[in-house]
Amino acid sequence: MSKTQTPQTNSAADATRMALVMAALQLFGRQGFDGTSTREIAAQANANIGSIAYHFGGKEGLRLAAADYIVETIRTIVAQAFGGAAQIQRVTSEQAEAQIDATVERMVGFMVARPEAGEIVQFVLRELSTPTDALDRIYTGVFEPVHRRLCQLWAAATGEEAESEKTRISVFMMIGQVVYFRIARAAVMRRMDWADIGPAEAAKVIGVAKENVAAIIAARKAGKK
Amino acid sequence: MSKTQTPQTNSAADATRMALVMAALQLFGRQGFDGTSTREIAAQANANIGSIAYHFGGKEGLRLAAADYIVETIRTIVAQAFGGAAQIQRVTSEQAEAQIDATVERMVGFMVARPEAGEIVQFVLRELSTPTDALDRIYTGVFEPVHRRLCQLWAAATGEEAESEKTRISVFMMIGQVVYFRIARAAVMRRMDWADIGPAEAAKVIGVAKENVAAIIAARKAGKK
DNA sequence: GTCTATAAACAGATAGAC
DNA sequence: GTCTATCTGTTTATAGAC
Repeated sequence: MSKTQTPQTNSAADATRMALVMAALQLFGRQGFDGTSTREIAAQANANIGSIAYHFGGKEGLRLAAADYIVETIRTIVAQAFGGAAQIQRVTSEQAEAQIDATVERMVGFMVARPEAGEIVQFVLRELSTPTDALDRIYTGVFEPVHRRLCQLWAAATGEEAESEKTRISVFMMIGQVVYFRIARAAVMRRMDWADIGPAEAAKVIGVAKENVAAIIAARKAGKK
Repeated sequence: MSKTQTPQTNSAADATRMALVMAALQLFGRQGFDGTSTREIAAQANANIGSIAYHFGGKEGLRLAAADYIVETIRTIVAQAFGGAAQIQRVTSEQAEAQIDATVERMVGFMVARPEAGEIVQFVLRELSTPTDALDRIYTGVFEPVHRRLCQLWAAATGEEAESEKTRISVFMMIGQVVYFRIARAAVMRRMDWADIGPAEAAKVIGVAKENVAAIIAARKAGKK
């Protein structure tokens, strides 16, 4: 680690930087980029308005820094989820399905358990609806590698081709059925009569999701014969 | 039809109202509520800034009017989709599954074919992420009735209870796996190498979605025995 | 009903003291 | 590096002419 990145060097300046990034992530996620003023961010970070321009060049720079933070955070989680295994490894269909199940569980778990998850998901959702350079970093750093990895697992589980159109679509659907519970949170809670989507509710979601995945994989395997 | 609602009475004033609502829907959807100025809306509607305050009381009133327009639009589509049938009717498991398939097809088709669909979905997504009074109208007018209707069909197809927790979750997942393609549009297009999500791409999505639904329903029916 | 002019508040960026 | 004061532009809302 040379001077290109300085993770913990200057505690004073870096503390300010970090506080600003965290505040920005939270507020951008909650109120949107346009709905958040730099004054608001500075206030929440216990910094002053000028520090944003100093550290990040401006409001736009803060958005990119928030995106980088998200990539870093998810990467850490994903790395331990996949056990730091290399891209390809020989697994049986059952092992692959178990790993997919574990991933589904982890995805729901992350969205529920992690305190920052709400803001991160909202931030990404907003970027998806109006892509900026920040989405580019998140796509390249998170979306692409995770989706690709799941496609490999899916292929191992079903016997289909990993990079085929059908597999890629299937994996998107598997992700979609789960993250929808966070996206449409407000509607889900109301229709389900849930006061919150906490661990108890997450467990129910995971249960149904696993059942669905198992049914789909079984059908695909049967179709392959 | 009494004077409570005046759909086509005053062509001059109503044309302005309608133009403002359409412009607001489009711009709120694309750029968000905070990201859109009333000047921008007025300009696109070929009206002047003052007319917003006059007709809707202010920017917030326009948001509610846009929500009402969405409810009206979707209601029309849904009505013809379900054939104006009453709440409950005796259908076989196969008929129910066929109706679910048709609904999935219609949902994807709507999101792709309708020119306003993009803005409507985006508008609703933004409301979901930061609920206001507008979401309340959309939930009550669209979300709730449609989800409830699908639950009935799901119950008829699988033999499960219509208002059980599992059924409600399953229906949300069915919706989620499909609408995710619109929500994560930017990421999907990039990963799928699609220049657009048009009719051709929609057909592929529909194909996989139907397969998934069929597999899940079959597994549920088998589990019931 | 429509449109213009203006008010009052607030935005992001910056220059300069410390 | 931090913080304050200020500049410039833009926001919504409104009052009043037509």
